[in-house]
Amino acid sequence: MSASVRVRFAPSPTGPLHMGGVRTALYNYLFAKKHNGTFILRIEDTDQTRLVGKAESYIKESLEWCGLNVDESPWKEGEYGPYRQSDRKHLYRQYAEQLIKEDKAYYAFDTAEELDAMREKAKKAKMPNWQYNSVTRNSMKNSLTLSEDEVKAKLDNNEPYTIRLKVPRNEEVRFHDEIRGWVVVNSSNIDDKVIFKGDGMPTYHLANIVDDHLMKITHVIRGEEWLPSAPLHVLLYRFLGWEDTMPTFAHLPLILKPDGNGKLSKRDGDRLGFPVFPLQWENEETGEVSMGYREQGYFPEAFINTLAFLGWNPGTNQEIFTLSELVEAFSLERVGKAGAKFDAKKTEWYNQQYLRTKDNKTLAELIEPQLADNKIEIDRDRLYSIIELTKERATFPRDILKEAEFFFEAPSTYDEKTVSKKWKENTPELLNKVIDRFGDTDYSASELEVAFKAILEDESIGFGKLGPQLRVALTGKGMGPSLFQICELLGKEETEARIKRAIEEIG
RNA sequence: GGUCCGUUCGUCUAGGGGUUAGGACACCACCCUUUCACGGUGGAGACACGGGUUCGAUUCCCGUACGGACUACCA
Repeated sequence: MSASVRVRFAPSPTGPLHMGGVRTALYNYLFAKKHNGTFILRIEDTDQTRLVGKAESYIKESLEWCGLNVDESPWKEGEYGPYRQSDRKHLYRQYAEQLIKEDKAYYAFDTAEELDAMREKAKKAKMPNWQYNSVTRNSMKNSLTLSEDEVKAKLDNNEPYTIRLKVPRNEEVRFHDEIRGWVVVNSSNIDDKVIFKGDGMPTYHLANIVDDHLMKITHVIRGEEWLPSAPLHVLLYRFLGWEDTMPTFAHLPLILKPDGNGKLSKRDGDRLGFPVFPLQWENEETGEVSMGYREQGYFPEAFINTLAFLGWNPGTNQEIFTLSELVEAFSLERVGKAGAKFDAKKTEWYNQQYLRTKDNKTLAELIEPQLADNKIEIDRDRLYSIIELTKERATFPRDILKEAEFFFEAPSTYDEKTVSKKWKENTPELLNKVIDRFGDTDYSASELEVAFKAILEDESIGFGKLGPQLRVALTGKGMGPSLFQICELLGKEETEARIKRAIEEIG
């Protein structure tokens, strides 16, 4: 690669960034870093009607949470700014006009209503796909059909207009996609796309070509939904005279719904109970809240790892990758072509894997808010011990607290199944022996275990006659971590109190 | 409807003209454990279909089917 790699992630701030968008950002980031290149964030806000105020900061915060550091952005201007298309408005018109001068584009005066009517009419005539193109443009109101004077008069009169690309007829447009190979389309199948809107803003098509060119973008890595318009973009590069510096294209496979078919959407998350957004999002109009990976207790590493493997793989058996390992391993060659159904279960598995690598202190900090919510005050070292004991059975930080709740509060109910199956007439008597014997120890897990085994031997009974009973008395549950470590952490006083209480309650 | 893209276990995928088609998640069994989880071992489970090309196709080519994206003065 001769010129230094420059890639951009170019979301439109119309709502929260979808996880598919985050994956696109991730692949752009990985590709840039892999080649010591530059990762750029450009805000594509040419549609002023769909703007959502919070969306831009949401994008920023999402990328930050994921650890995808941006080299150039609206908040970190490089030498190719501005990085927000609305701030670049003044740049676009000249290119549209240049195309008109060169007979590669034209003014179109048809109103939206007229266009709708035309489409409606065509539909009734069994032409479901009416297009403004090389054949239909001759019967529309534009600078090709109107006289020069008429056009000038309309322009002088400030009549609204759009600028459309004059797409040639029957010309082969081809480009090489890094993921899909050669893609060939006949220009007769491309319509005369609006490149400049009535409101004075360019459409995405013009803006992205102009910006990519001006910003010296070398690779356009984006979702497959852009594949159909890629030939149009190639045409635009050609018409603008920039074809020899045109970026390389790579169209990523889509992320599909877990069940059924189709693109993963916001609704699927609500329906199937997993987040589709990196961060929680509240729709200000409806008040509707969509959950976020962050708020659900996912680690950004797990989220990123999952996303990386949706469409890409390293070709080895390694499944766990840190961001920098991903940078090292990433290549567009190993990106697949087919859409990938999202599997929430695998994301949970990744989260569990990452949770287990966290030290107790980190985990403690993560559950601090929950502790506060439940008004639990606890000594640091004791908390670390509890975390150590329970983190193996947790997928999310919040699971730790749930697994360990009996440490903070004595059980108020006792697992019915364990009681009915295991609690016998002589159980209270045996448990009293436990109190006695345990009292002779220093209450360390190892000594407690020795003492417990001694009781079993004296009474000639197996662990199953006393272990589960002690557990249910202490924790109210039929399962959980090591009994003796629980006793050690509970301490003599609490252990004895709970046993006595259970004997009283259960009988 | 049109254009474009795609198709290996349930899911993510590796592989590639001759393989016992490999791994991961999920699932099942067993082992470990007082129990749950973790861990370990093992199991079930896939090349969409039809034609070519070839000594030989899951792999290459062409069709078919199925799926998807796009089809706005949205991105």
